[in-house]
Amino acid sequence: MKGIIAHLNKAFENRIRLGIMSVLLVNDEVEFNRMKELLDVSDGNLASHISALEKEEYVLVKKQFVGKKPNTTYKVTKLGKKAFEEHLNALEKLLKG
Amino acid sequence: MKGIIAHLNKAFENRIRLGIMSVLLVNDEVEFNRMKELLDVSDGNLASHISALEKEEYVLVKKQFVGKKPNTTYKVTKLGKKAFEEHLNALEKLLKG
DNA sequence: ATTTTAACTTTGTAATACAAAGCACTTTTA
DNA sequence: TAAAAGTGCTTTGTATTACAAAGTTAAAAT
Repeated sequence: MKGIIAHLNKAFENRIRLGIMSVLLVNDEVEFNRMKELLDVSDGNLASHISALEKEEYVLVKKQFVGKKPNTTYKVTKLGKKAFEEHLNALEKLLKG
Repeated sequence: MKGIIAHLNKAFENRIRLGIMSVLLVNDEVEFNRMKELLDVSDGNLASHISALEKEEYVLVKKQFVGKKPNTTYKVTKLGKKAFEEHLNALEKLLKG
């Protein structure tokens, strides 16, 4: 017997990861520091949640130099977008009874 | 600096607790076994999540006998309803950018 | 020369989630 | 009438997580 919460994706259960995905769905590319500010989390904490999403291949991490400064940006992958949308569908279905 | 996820309620982060609240928002009163079935969780696990919500005073537990059988039902409290609605508002705000 | 910025990684701790087993009691079934 | 099953937990144990804090590497700015 399949429960009504079965389609919620564990990767998006945590609110920081939920926040990351939400930001990445409406912003094509977001920098580390911008994301940190938006979510108001520590750098270590952000890095670890990003890396969890990266491991699932939901987020793509791009490292480059802008001028001489290191610069890290994040993008959602196609897979991540799909997974997140499915999660939101499941959420919606759950919430509207 | 307040983050965009700051208004999400920690009590509702877990999907089982999210499920419980969703069920209780549309069903005035729900029995233990019905809830267990709906969510497809073990009895111990359900009990522990219920007790977490009870501790926050978001859920009210009523124990009685129906005939000779023990019967436990759950109801959302006023406080729980308010808190959950605020959580959903925060979620919505987060998700629509 | 020292501090700051960037972007982590490591370490340690506390909280959580959950399965599994145990429990007290009653009712149903063989 | 003895055994099995149901109700609704509590306890125990383990594994996973979240997070803060501190450490790290390397360049940039003062």
